[in-house]
Amino acid sequence: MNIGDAAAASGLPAKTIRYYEEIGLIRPLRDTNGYRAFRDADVHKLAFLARARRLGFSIEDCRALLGLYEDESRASEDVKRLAQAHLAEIDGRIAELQSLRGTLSDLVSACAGDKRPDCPILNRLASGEGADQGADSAAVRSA
Amino acid sequence: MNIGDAAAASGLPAKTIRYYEEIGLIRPLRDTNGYRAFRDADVHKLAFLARARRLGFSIEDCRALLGLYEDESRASEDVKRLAQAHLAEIDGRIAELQSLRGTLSDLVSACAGDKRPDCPILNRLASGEGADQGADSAAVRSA
DNA sequence: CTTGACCTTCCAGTCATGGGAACCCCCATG
DNA sequence: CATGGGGGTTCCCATGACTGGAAGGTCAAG
Repeated sequence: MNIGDAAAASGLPAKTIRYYEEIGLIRPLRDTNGYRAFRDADVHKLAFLARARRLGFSIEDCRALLGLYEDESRASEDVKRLAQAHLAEIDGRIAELQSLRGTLSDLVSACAGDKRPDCPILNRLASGEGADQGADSAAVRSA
Repeated sequence: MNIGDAAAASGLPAKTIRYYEEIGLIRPLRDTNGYRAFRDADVHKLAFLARARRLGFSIEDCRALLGLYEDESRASEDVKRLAQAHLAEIDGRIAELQSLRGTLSDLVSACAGDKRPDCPILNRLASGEGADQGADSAAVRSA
Protein backbone atom coordinates (compact mmCIF):
# COMPACT_ATOMS: atom_id res chain seq x y z
CA MET A 1 0.00 0.00 0.00
CA ASN A 2 1.49 3.33 -1.08
CA ILE A 3 1.22 6.59 0.79
CA GLY A 4 -1.69 7.84 -1.30
CA ASP A 5 -3.80 4.83 -0.38
CA ALA A 6 -2.73 5.06 3.24
CA ALA A 7 -3.78 8.72 3.20
CA ALA A 8 -7.17 7.89 1.72
CA ALA A 9 -7.67 5.03 4.19
CA SER A 10 -6.64 6.99 7.26
CA GLY A 11 -7.99 10.40 6.34
CA LEU A 12 -4.63 12.05 6.85
CA PRO A 13 -2.80 14.06 4.16
CA ALA A 14 0.26 12.33 2.74
CA LYS A 15 2.36 15.24 3.99
CA THR A 16 1.21 14.60 7.52
CA ILE A 17 1.96 10.90 7.23
CA ARG A 18 5.53 11.64 6.15
CA TYR A 19 5.85 13.99 9.08
CA TYR A 20 4.59 11.32 11.47
CA GLU A 21 7.21 8.97 10.14
CA GLU A 22 9.87 11.64 10.54
CA ILE A 23 9.05 12.12 14.22
CA GLY A 24 8.85 8.39 14.80
CA LEU A 25 5.13 7.84 15.26
CA ILE A 26 5.03 5.20 12.55
CA ARG A 27 7.64 3.08 10.77
CA PRO A 28 6.35 1.94 7.40
CA LEU A 29 8.49 -0.48 5.38
CA ARG A 30 10.07 0.52 2.09
CA ASP A 31 9.65 -1.09 -1.31
CA THR A 32 12.73 -1.69 -3.45
CA ASN A 33 11.88 1.50 -5.37
CA GLY A 34 12.04 3.55 -2.18
CA TYR A 35 8.28 3.98 -1.85
CA ARG A 36 6.84 3.63 1.62
CA ALA A 37 4.93 0.35 2.01
CA PHE A 38 2.10 0.59 4.55
CA ARG A 39 0.79 -2.56 6.17
CA ASP A 40 -2.69 -2.76 7.64
CA ALA A 41 -1.25 -2.21 11.09
CA ASP A 42 0.34 1.05 9.89
CA VAL A 43 -2.91 2.28 8.42
CA HIS A 44 -4.66 1.32 11.62
CA LYS A 45 -2.19 3.38 13.61
CA LEU A 46 -2.63 6.33 11.30
CA ALA A 47 -6.39 6.22 11.75
CA PHE A 48 -5.82 6.00 15.50
CA LEU A 49 -3.62 9.07 15.34
CA ALA A 50 -6.11 10.95 13.19
CA ARG A 51 -8.87 10.34 15.75
CA ALA A 52 -6.70 11.29 18.68
CA ARG A 53 -5.65 14.51 16.92
CA ARG A 54 -9.28 15.29 16.16
CA LEU A 55 -9.94 15.01 19.89
CA GLY A 56 -7.34 17.69 20.37
CA PHE A 57 -4.54 15.58 21.83
CA SER A 58 -1.06 16.94 21.17
CA ILE A 59 1.39 14.92 19.13
CA GLU A 60 3.20 13.91 22.30
CA ASP A 61 -0.05 12.81 23.89
CA CYS A 62 -0.75 10.82 20.75
CA ARG A 63 2.63 9.18 21.02
CA ALA A 64 1.87 8.17 24.59
CA LEU A 65 -1.63 6.97 23.70
CA LEU A 66 -0.26 4.90 20.85
CA GLY A 67 2.28 3.39 23.22
CA LEU A 68 -0.44 2.49 25.67
CA TYR A 69 -2.58 1.13 22.89
CA GLU A 70 0.18 -1.20 21.81
CA ASP A 71 1.05 -2.25 25.34
CA GLU A 72 -1.08 -5.27 26.15
CA SER A 73 -0.27 -4.91 29.82
CA ARG A 74 -1.27 -1.26 30.13
CA ALA A 75 -3.42 -0.01 32.98
CA SER A 76 -6.50 1.92 31.93
CA GLU A 77 -5.75 4.42 34.67
CA ASP A 78 -2.78 5.64 32.66
CA VAL A 79 -4.99 6.31 29.67
CA LYS A 80 -7.59 7.95 31.82
CA ARG A 81 -5.05 10.21 33.47
CA LEU A 82 -3.88 11.45 30.10
CA ALA A 83 -7.41 12.07 28.92
CA GLN A 84 -8.33 13.86 32.13
CA ALA A 85 -5.34 16.15 31.86
CA HIS A 86 -6.34 16.99 28.33
CA LEU A 87 -9.90 17.58 29.43
CA ALA A 88 -8.68 19.98 32.11
CA GLU A 89 -6.67 21.86 29.54
CA ILE A 90 -9.70 22.16 27.29
CA ASP A 91 -11.75 23.41 30.22
CA GLY A 92 -9.11 26.02 30.87
CA ARG A 93 -9.14 27.19 27.30
CA ILE A 94 -12.93 27.36 27.25
CA ALA A 95 -12.92 29.42 30.42
CA GLU A 96 -10.39 31.83 28.98
CA LEU A 97 -12.30 32.19 25.77
CA GLN A 98 -15.54 32.77 27.62
CA SER A 99 -13.93 35.46 29.68
CA LEU A 100 -12.66 37.16 26.53
CA ARG A 101 -16.00 36.70 24.93
CA GLY A 102 -17.72 38.45 27.82
CA THR A 103 -15.48 41.49 27.70
CA LEU A 104 -15.57 41.71 23.96
CA SER A 105 -19.29 41.36 23.67
CA ASP A 106 -19.78 44.12 26.26
CA LEU A 107 -17.57 46.38 24.22
CA VAL A 108 -19.32 45.50 20.99
CA SER A 109 -22.73 46.27 22.41
CA ALA A 110 -21.48 49.55 23.82
CA CYS A 111 -20.27 50.66 20.40
CA ALA A 112 -22.75 52.58 18.29
CA GLY A 113 -21.27 51.28 15.05
CA ASP A 114 -22.11 54.33 13.03
CA LYS A 115 -20.24 56.99 11.03
CA ARG A 116 -19.02 58.91 14.05
CA PRO A 117 -15.51 58.43 15.38
CA ASP A 118 -16.36 58.02 19.06
CA CYS A 119 -15.85 54.38 19.99
CA PRO A 120 -15.89 52.67 23.39
CA ILE A 121 -13.85 49.79 22.03
CA LEU A 122 -10.96 52.05 21.11
CA ASN A 123 -11.35 54.03 24.32
CA ARG A 124 -10.98 50.87 26.29
CA LEU A 125 -7.94 49.72 24.34
CA ALA A 126 -6.37 53.14 24.77
CA SER A 127 -6.98 53.52 28.48
CA GLY A 128 -7.38 50.03 29.87
CA GLU A 129 -10.17 51.29 32.10
CA GLY A 130 -12.72 48.72 33.14
CA ALA A 131 -10.29 45.99 32.23
CA ASP A 132 -10.80 42.38 33.14
CA GLN A 133 -7.71 41.57 35.11
CA GLY A 134 -8.11 37.97 34.09
CA ALA A 135 -6.77 35.64 31.53
CA ASP A 136 -3.39 35.73 30.09
CA SER A 137 -4.57 34.82 26.65
CA ALA A 138 -1.51 32.83 25.60
CA ALA A 139 -3.39 29.56 25.64
CA VAL A 140 -6.20 31.14 23.70
CA ARG A 141 -3.86 32.35 21.02
CA SER A 142 -2.28 28.95 20.78
CA ALA A 143 -5.62 27.25 20.30
CA MET B 1 13.17 56.24 27.27
CA ASN B 2 15.01 53.01 26.54
CA ILE B 3 13.43 49.73 25.63
CA GLY B 4 13.60 48.35 29.15
CA ASP B 5 11.55 51.24 30.51
CA ALA B 6 9.13 51.02 27.61
CA ALA B 7 8.74 47.32 28.38
CA ALA B 8 8.06 48.00 32.03
CA ALA B 9 5.62 50.79 31.17
CA SER B 10 3.70 48.83 28.55
CA GLY B 11 3.84 45.39 30.08
CA LEU B 12 5.34 43.89 26.94
CA PRO B 13 8.68 42.04 26.87
CA ALA B 14 11.50 43.95 25.17
CA LYS B 15 11.76 41.11 22.65
CA THR B 16 8.17 41.62 21.67
CA ILE B 17 8.64 45.36 21.31
CA ARG B 18 11.56 44.82 18.94
CA TYR B 19 9.40 42.41 17.00
CA TYR B 20 6.60 44.97 16.78
CA GLU B 21 9.04 47.47 15.40
CA GLU B 22 10.32 44.91 12.90
CA ILE B 23 6.82 44.33 11.54
CA GLY B 24 6.08 48.04 11.47
CA LEU B 25 3.61 48.41 14.31
CA ILE B 26 5.70 51.09 15.98
CA ARG B 27 8.53 53.37 14.88
CA PRO B 28 10.58 54.51 17.86
CA LEU B 29 13.34 57.04 17.27
CA ARG B 30 16.99 56.19 17.77
CA ASP B 31 19.54 57.81 20.05
CA THR B 32 23.00 58.56 18.71
CA ASN B 33 24.27 55.37 20.33
CA GLY B 34 21.77 53.28 18.38
CA TYR B 35 19.44 52.68 21.32
CA ARG B 36 15.74 52.93 20.61
CA ALA B 37 14.20 56.10 22.07
CA PHE B 38 10.54 55.69 23.00
CA ARG B 39 8.33 58.75 23.28
CA ASP B 40 5.19 58.76 25.36
CA ALA B 41 3.12 58.22 22.25
CA ASP B 42 5.12 55.07 21.48
CA VAL B 43 4.59 53.71 24.95
CA HIS B 44 0.93 54.53 24.67
CA LYS B 45 0.72 52.57 21.44
CA LEU B 46 2.52 49.64 23.00
CA ALA B 47 0.04 49.56 25.85
CA PHE B 48 -2.79 49.73 23.32
CA LEU B 49 -1.29 46.77 21.49
CA ALA B 50 -0.83 44.82 24.69
CA ARG B 51 -4.49 45.27 25.57
CA ALA B 52 -5.70 44.36 22.11
CA ARG B 53 -3.54 41.23 22.12
CA ARG B 54 -4.91 40.31 25.54
CA LEU B 55 -8.37 40.48 24.01
CA GLY B 56 -7.21 37.90 21.52
CA PHE B 57 -6.95 40.14 18.45
CA SER B 58 -4.40 38.97 15.89
CA ILE B 59 -1.43 41.15 15.05
CA GLU B 60 -3.08 42.16 11.80
CA ASP B 61 -6.26 43.06 13.65
CA CYS B 62 -4.13 45.07 16.04
CA ARG B 63 -2.53 46.88 13.15
CA ALA B 64 -5.97 47.78 11.82
CA LEU B 65 -7.22 48.83 15.24
CA LEU B 66 -4.19 51.01 15.76
CA GLY B 67 -4.80 52.59 12.38
CA LEU B 68 -8.40 53.33 13.31
CA TYR B 69 -7.34 54.64 16.68
CA GLU B 70 -5.01 57.12 15.05
CA ASP B 71 -7.49 58.13 12.41
CA GLU B 72 -9.48 61.05 13.83
CA SER B 73 -12.07 60.67 11.09
CA ARG B 74 -12.72 56.98 11.62
CA ALA B 75 -16.24 55.56 11.76
CA SER B 76 -17.00 53.49 14.83
CA GLU B 77 -18.75 50.99 12.58
CA ASP B 78 -15.36 49.96 11.24
CA VAL B 79 -14.09 49.23 14.70
CA LYS B 80 -17.26 47.42 15.60
CA ARG B 81 -17.11 45.26 12.49
CA LEU B 82 -13.62 44.14 13.40
CA ALA B 83 -14.59 43.35 16.94
CA GLN B 84 -17.70 41.49 15.84
CA ALA B 85 -15.70 39.33 13.45
CA HIS B 86 -13.31 38.52 16.26
CA LEU B 87 -16.21 37.72 18.54
CA ALA B 88 -17.62 35.33 15.96
CA GLU B 89 -14.28 33.61 15.70
CA ILE B 90 -14.13 33.21 19.45
CA ASP B 91 -17.64 31.78 19.45
CA GLY B 92 -16.57 29.28 16.83
CA ARG B 93 -13.59 28.21 18.87
CA ILE B 94 -15.68 27.87 22.00
CA ALA B 95 -18.19 25.70 20.14
CA GLU B 96 -15.43 23.49 18.81
CA LEU B 97 -13.86 23.09 22.21
CA GLN B 98 -17.20 22.34 23.81
CA SER B 99 -17.88 19.65 21.30
CA LEU B 100 -14.48 18.10 21.99
CA ARG B 101 -15.09 18.45 25.67
CA GLY B 102 -18.35 16.55 25.41
CA THR B 103 -16.87 13.60 23.60
CA LEU B 104 -13.80 13.49 25.77
CA SER B 105 -15.68 13.69 29.00
CA ASP B 106 -17.96 10.85 27.93
CA LEU B 107 -14.93 8.74 27.23
CA VAL B 108 -13.28 9.65 30.49
CA SER B 109 -16.33 8.71 32.51
CA ALA B 110 -16.63 5.43 30.65
CA CYS B 111 -13.09 4.45 31.56
CA ALA B 112 -12.64 2.50 34.76
CA GLY B 113 -9.18 3.96 35.39
CA ASP B 114 -7.82 0.92 37.16
CA LYS B 115 -4.99 -1.57 36.69
CA ARG B 116 -6.72 -3.55 33.95
CA PRO B 117 -5.89 -2.96 30.29
CA ASP B 118 -9.43 -2.70 28.97
CA CYS B 119 -10.11 0.92 28.08
CA PRO B 120 -13.03 2.51 26.24
CA ILE B 121 -10.89 5.52 25.35
CA LEU B 122 -8.40 3.42 23.45
CA ASN B 123 -11.18 1.32 21.95
CA ARG B 124 -12.80 4.41 20.60
CA LEU B 125 -9.55 5.77 19.19
CA ALA B 126 -8.85 2.41 17.59
CA SER B 127 -12.24 1.87 16.01
CA GLY B 128 -13.89 5.27 15.75
CA GLU B 129 -17.12 3.61 16.85
CA GLY B 130 -19.52 4.90 19.47
CA ALA B 131 -19.45 8.60 18.73
CA ASP B 132 -22.11 9.73 21.18
CA GLN B 133 -22.85 6.91 23.53
CA GLY B 134 -23.30 7.55 27.19
CA ALA B 135 -26.65 9.18 27.89
CA ASP B 136 -25.59 11.16 30.93
CA SER B 137 -23.20 13.53 29.31
CA ALA B 138 -25.33 16.65 29.68
CA ALA B 139 -24.62 16.95 33.39
CA VAL B 140 -20.91 16.52 32.77
CA ARG B 141 -20.89 19.12 30.03
CA SER B 142 -22.67 21.65 32.19
CA ALA B 143 -20.00 21.34 34.90
C1' DC C 1 40.15 49.22 34.65
C1' DT C 2 36.74 46.24 35.38
C1' DT C 3 32.32 44.73 36.38
C1' DG C 4 27.70 44.30 35.32
C1' DA C 5 23.52 45.92 33.52
C1' DC C 6 21.91 47.53 29.75
C1' DC C 7 21.46 47.77 24.67
C1' DT C 8 22.24 46.11 19.62
C1' DT C 9 21.73 42.64 15.59
C1' DC C 10 21.24 38.17 13.86
C1' DC C 11 20.18 33.19 13.90
C1' DA C 12 17.56 29.30 15.45
C1' DG C 13 13.65 27.14 17.43
C1' DT C 14 8.76 26.58 18.62
C1' DC C 15 3.93 23.35 16.67
C1' DA C 16 1.94 20.70 13.21
C1' DT C 17 1.70 20.99 9.26
C1' DG C 18 1.23 23.11 3.97
C1' DG C 19 3.36 24.62 -0.39
C1' DG C 20 6.30 23.92 -3.87
C1' DA C 21 10.74 22.68 -6.40
C1' DA C 22 13.47 19.22 -8.43
C1' DC C 23 13.69 14.77 -9.34
C1' DC C 24 12.46 9.45 -9.74
C1' DC C 25 9.15 5.59 -11.02
C1' DC C 26 5.63 3.16 -13.40
C1' DC C 27 1.97 2.25 -16.58
C1' DA C 28 -0.66 3.12 -20.70
C1' DT C 29 -1.11 4.91 -25.06
C1' DG C 30 0.39 6.50 -29.89
C1' DC D 1 10.12 3.26 -28.25
C1' DA D 2 8.91 7.89 -26.80
C1' DT D 3 5.87 10.35 -24.07
C1' DG D 4 2.56 11.87 -20.92
C1' DG D 5 0.51 11.85 -16.65
C1' DG D 6 -0.03 10.56 -12.18
C1' DG D 7 2.07 8.52 -8.64
C1' DG D 8 6.16 8.72 -5.41
C1' DT D 9 10.83 10.80 -3.10
C1' DT D 10 13.69 14.41 -0.52
C1' DC D 11 14.55 19.07 0.66
C1' DC D 12 13.75 23.72 1.88
C1' DC D 13 10.72 27.60 3.08
C1' DA D 14 6.60 29.62 5.34
C1' DT D 15 3.09 30.06 8.82
C1' DG D 16 1.96 33.23 14.01
C1' DA D 17 3.81 35.50 17.32
C1' DC D 18 6.98 35.31 19.58
C1' DT D 19 11.27 33.29 22.71
C1' DG D 20 16.10 32.06 23.61
C1' DG D 21 20.72 32.71 22.98
C1' DA D 22 25.23 34.19 20.98
C1' DA D 23 28.39 37.87 19.98
C1' DG D 24 29.32 42.30 20.68
C1' DG D 25 28.64 47.73 21.66
C1' DT D 26 27.55 51.32 25.59
C1' DC D 27 27.34 53.30 29.94
C1' DA D 28 27.52 54.42 35.02
C1' DA D 29 29.65 52.97 39.25
C1' DG D 30 33.37 51.30 42.18
